Amino acid sequence: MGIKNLMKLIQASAPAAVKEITLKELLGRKVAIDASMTIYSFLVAVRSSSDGAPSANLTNEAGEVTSHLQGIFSRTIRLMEHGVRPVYVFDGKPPTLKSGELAKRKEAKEKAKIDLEAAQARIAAAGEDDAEAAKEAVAEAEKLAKRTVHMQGSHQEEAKHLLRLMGVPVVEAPCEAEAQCAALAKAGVVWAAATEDMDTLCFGTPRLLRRLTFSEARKLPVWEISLPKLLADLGLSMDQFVDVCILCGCDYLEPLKGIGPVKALERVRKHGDLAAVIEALREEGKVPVPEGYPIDEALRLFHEADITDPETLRGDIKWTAPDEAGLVEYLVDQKGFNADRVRNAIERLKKARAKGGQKRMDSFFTMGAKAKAAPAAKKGAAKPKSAAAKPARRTSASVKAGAAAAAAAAAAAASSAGTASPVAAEPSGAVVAAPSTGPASPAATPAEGPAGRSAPEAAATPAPVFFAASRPKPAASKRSSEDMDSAETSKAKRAK
DNA sequence: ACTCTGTCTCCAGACGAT
DNA sequence: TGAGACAGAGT
DNA sequence: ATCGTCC
Repeated sequence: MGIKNLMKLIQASAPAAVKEITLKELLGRKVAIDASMTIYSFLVAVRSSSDGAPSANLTNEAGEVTSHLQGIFSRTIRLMEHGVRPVYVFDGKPPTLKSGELAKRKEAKEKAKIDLEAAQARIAAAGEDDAEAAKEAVAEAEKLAKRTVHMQGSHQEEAKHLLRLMGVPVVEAPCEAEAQCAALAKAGVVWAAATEDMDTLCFGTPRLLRRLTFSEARKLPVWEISLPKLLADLGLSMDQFVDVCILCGCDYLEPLKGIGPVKALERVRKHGDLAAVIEALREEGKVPVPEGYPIDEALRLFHEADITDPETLRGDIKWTAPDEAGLVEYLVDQKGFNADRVRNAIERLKKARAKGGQKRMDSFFTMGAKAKAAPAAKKGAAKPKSAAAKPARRTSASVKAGAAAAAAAAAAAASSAGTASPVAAEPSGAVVAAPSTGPASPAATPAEGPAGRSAPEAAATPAPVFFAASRPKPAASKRSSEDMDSAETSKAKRAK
């Protein structure tokens, strides 16, 4: 998922765009989190094993899975104890261009399921006499079981319910959660998007946080990736950056053989935009480009992603007091959680809420400064930026010399939105001018027109051809060629 | 020499007691 | 799924 | 720091 090798490219060509940050820098900050991905990772990771058997998810007495609830509950509290204010963003319907990718995952998952059954059969067959074989089979079943994890609508609904009881805001995106997260960050409704999915940069989040999971200090540090800085260091406009990402390979479009991150960057710099790159490749004939390769569609998905206007959500994004009785009823009575632990956690949550609610120190400063010296300075800073940004946008057509201007614009954006300064009049100060992305605000779609986008599965158009839904397997390899091609992604949609 | 591809392997949470 | 390490092929 | 437990 995401953009192939994008992190590698960044580390090689724009390392300064990535910064390690400390938890202090997150105090009081609102961050948008992709809920599906989070839930999925808990379903995979939170398991317990009972002697000999492959591990399984945590469940209550009725056999309902609770791993995701356990995970969300404790992580959210922990985040808030560090003063972070999380907003969980849930997926809506995946775009049809993605159906190829989704079909692929589904297929891989089904294969894993078959292998899993085989492994389970072997466990049974090995029985007591052959402890070695049994152990091996269990280990294999273990791996396969994780690949067959699939998230269900019910998991999402349960997570939403839990979060609402906790007083933590939930956003339901019309389509891709990543796009919504980015839109929220771009609009200044939240300070950053926290996700492992690099796609979010393509959707225009000015800040991306990676590895925001901390189990205290023992884990890896949090990374902050700054989009303006990234654009400046790569010398690309926002549109060109998206072009590069599409060439590298994204969820919407199969990458071209022979084009990796290096060549993608090189080509876009040389030709100016994606269409020109494709045209050149076709002329050269070296790299085969499929007929009807749907770059326009892919571009549209990034530039005009289906999202709910962040401004309409701003007012609803609030952290309220937890519903204590509701939490106990839900977690303890319904899901079988330990009552003491839950009560204890609720206490932590209440304290944590106060912490995140405090205003950041530096926002006092900024606001104070604004109040006094502001009007003039503010205008001064803001004006030139947008002026500089203008010419750089609308790249699509030609623009070659545009690159330089774009870089300048990006640099300007970087210095104002930048990671350098603690910045961010977070509370309501919007801030962060979205880097010179395409046309103004992406089409705000009426959140969920009950009538509007109804046609539920009807839209399940046949997958475009660009993902060989079933890629013929070279019968070659030996041993476990079967499970080589893994399954499932962190973002299993409900699918079916 | 550089870039890309394919293969392989390990990994994926958080807490609390010790 | 991913991400890192490595070998190997194509340029 | 490691390891068993959470449900």
